[in-house]
Parts: sequence; C-alpha cells; structure tokens
Amino acid sequence: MTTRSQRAAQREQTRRTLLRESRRLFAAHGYAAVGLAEIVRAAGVTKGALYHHFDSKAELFRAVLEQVQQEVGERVAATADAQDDPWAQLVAGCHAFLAASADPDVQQIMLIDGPAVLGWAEWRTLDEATSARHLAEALTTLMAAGTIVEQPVAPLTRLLSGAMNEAALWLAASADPGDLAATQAALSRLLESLRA
Amino acid sequence: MTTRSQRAAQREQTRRTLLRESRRLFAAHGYAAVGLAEIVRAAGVTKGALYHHFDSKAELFRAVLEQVQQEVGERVAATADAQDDPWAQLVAGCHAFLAASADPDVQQIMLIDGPAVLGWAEWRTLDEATSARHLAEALTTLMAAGTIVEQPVAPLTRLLSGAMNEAALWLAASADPGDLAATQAALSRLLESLRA
DNA sequence: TAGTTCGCATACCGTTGGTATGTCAAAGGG
DNA sequence: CCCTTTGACATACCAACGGTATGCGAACTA
Repeated sequence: MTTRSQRAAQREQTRRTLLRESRRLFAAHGYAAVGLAEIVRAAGVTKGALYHHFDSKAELFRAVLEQVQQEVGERVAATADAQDDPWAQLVAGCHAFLAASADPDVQQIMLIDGPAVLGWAEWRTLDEATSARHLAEALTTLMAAGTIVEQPVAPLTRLLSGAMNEAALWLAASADPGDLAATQAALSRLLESLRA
Repeated sequence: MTTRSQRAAQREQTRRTLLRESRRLFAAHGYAAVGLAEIVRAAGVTKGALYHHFDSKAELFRAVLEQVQQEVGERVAATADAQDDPWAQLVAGCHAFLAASADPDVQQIMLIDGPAVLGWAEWRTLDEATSARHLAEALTTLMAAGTIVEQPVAPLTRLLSGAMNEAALWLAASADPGDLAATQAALSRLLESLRA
C-alpha cells in the first residue's frame, strides 16, 4: 500500500473531481458549449485549482478523453478475452465496441469532439493506444493463422474502426431498436467477408 | 437571364468572398482557431458585413460545409454516372468519394469540424442530402436488382460511409503512397462481400 | 519551530463572438 | 427630377471567455 501524504490525497481528490465533472459537462453539452467557469463551479473549486492541475482547457479535455478511451478499450478487451477462439474474439470485440460506443459520453467526447479539439492526428494516437489497438492485434493474429486473407492491417483497421464509429453515432440517433440488430448483422457480414 | 440590380450583384459578390475566404481559413487552421476578425480582414470587409449575411459564426461555417458537401456529392455522382453497370457505379462512386475526401478542405471541414460545430445530427442531415445519398441509392438499386443480398439499407450505408470517412483521414496522414491502393483494395473486398 | 513547499483562491487581462447604431449610396415612386 | 425609403454595409461597443499573475494559509521538512 502506498502511504500518501495528506496533501497528495487532497490533490488527487481535486483532480478526480475536476475530471468527473468536466467529463459530465463535456458529454452533456459538448466541449465548446462548456465554459471553465461552469466546470469549476460544478467541481466546487476555482479556476486557480483547474490551472494548477491542467495546462489548458484542451488538456483537461485530453485527460477526459484518455479516460474514456481507456474504459472503452478495457470493455472491448474483456469481452474479447472471454472468447477462446481468435475469430470469435474479433467478432465479440467488434460488437462490444459497438455497445460501448452507445454511451453518450463516448459519443460526444470520443467520436465528436475528440478529433476536432485535439486534431485528428493526436486523436488517432490515443485511439490506436487503446481501443483500436485490440482490433489491429486481432486482425494480425487471424492473418498469421490464415483465418482471414492476408492483406495490410492498417487500412483494414481504419476501415472497420470508422465503420463502427459512424454506425454507433447513427444508432444513438435512431429510434427503432431493431436498428442495433440490423447493424450488428451487417457488420458481421462484412467481417465474414474477410475469411480466407 | 436574370436582370440583377447593382445592389444584388454587390451583395452576392461580398457573400461569395466571405464564403471563399472563410472556407480557406477554416480548412487551413480549423474552425476554432479562426477568428471572425481574421476572416473579415481576408475578405476585405468588416464584421458588420459578415453579420449582415450570416447570423453567427456557426452559420457561416454551415454555409461553407454545405458548399463542400455539394462539391463532393457532385464529384461522386459524376464518376458514378460515367459507368453504365450499377455495380460498377457503386464501386466507382466509393473510390471517387475516397479520392474527393483526400482534399484538405474536405478533411477538416466536412470530416473533422462538421460534426463538432453543428452537432452530429445536423451534420448527418447535410451528409444524407448530398454525398451519402448517392451511396444509399446505389445500394437500394443493387438490392432491388438482386445483385447484392437483401438487407436494411440505412445501417449498411452508415457502416460504409464511416469506413470511407475514416480511411480518408488516415490516408491524408499517411506517408506511404501505396496506402491508397491498399485501402482501395480492402474497400473493394468489403464491397464484393455484399454480392448475393 | 522556523522556513519552505504546495495546493488552491483572488484579482486581473486580452481576445473573442455578438449587438446596437450610424452612414451613405442605390432603388423607387410622385 | 427629386425626395423618400431601402438596404448593404461600417463603426463603436459589450459581455463572456480562456488564460495569467499574484497572494495566502495549511501541510511538510530540517
């Protein structure tokens, strides 16, 4: 166990509160529509505290995005690892990603504001480090095993990742609950086409 | 021919200049990084002129986005219509979309800032009205003809549209020129899997 | 326990998107 | 042809925002 000083504990507490409240507000109203004043008011601190923990509004958002990406990546990995067959891992992982992206936090923060606030290049770096990484690894494994046809992994990863991102956003705006099943079916068909 | 008054001509000229310059700046630096002062300076007018033509900065962006979407849609349609076979139209249209999305204007304005500035719902309305519409129509035609397997069009359209959007962004950041060919090949394989 | 650090509050600033008002030339009726 | 009205802007201004500089008191350290 880590013996933490009283100050370190307080610091961590404040930082977590700021992350929690800003995440809630960013997810609810979007990055641009949330002012720092609103964030610090919700967190019960002042702007001084915020800038003591984060260099800018964008970096606060970055920390929030990292947290969201981490959670999505873990959910995908957990679902995939529950399968034993590599092919089943791919399919289950993709469906888990689609389910995880149904969360409004994920929608607004990870899919909408993320690329616009940090720039696409930086967003993609985070994406690759967490959620999209599992997809690329699964595809590589399946290619090595000869289960799916040999081809460059990177473009295929991007195609599939983008397909799921967009589908998740569409599902969120959809009223018909049957759309989820239809999307999963269409996605499964696309994945099936990869088989050698 | 439309006889235009001197004032109407001047008005149109100013509006076009504002659209041209703001599009250039939005594409180059992103929506958030461009101030209205910079736009009106580049256009040679004042903020009064800008607000006489557009209700807000977001609406100016919206007009720019509509223009970009329109152009992409026309390019896709033109390429697709040059083919006679419906299946060839689909494939050619998809490849044309990928090529059109290589334009930096399209990247930043249509794919990055668009959803963040206007919200995803409104962005998708514009997308559906222009570029994505052709994709949905092509899929519908091919299903009716029995060329591709019968299934709901909407989710498949979103999956493919998202796949191409993301792939285009990835291609822009890519250094290897062979990545385009690899992406087109992977996309073609995915499309091929739709055949009945 | 005296001095230092540090987590945060307070006060302040430049810039930004947005608005209210002024201005002057073109349009239009008599 | 003149007089009034309209409209396409320019000018001046404002509140709010992100960001910074400084102050302060409690927790650590020697």
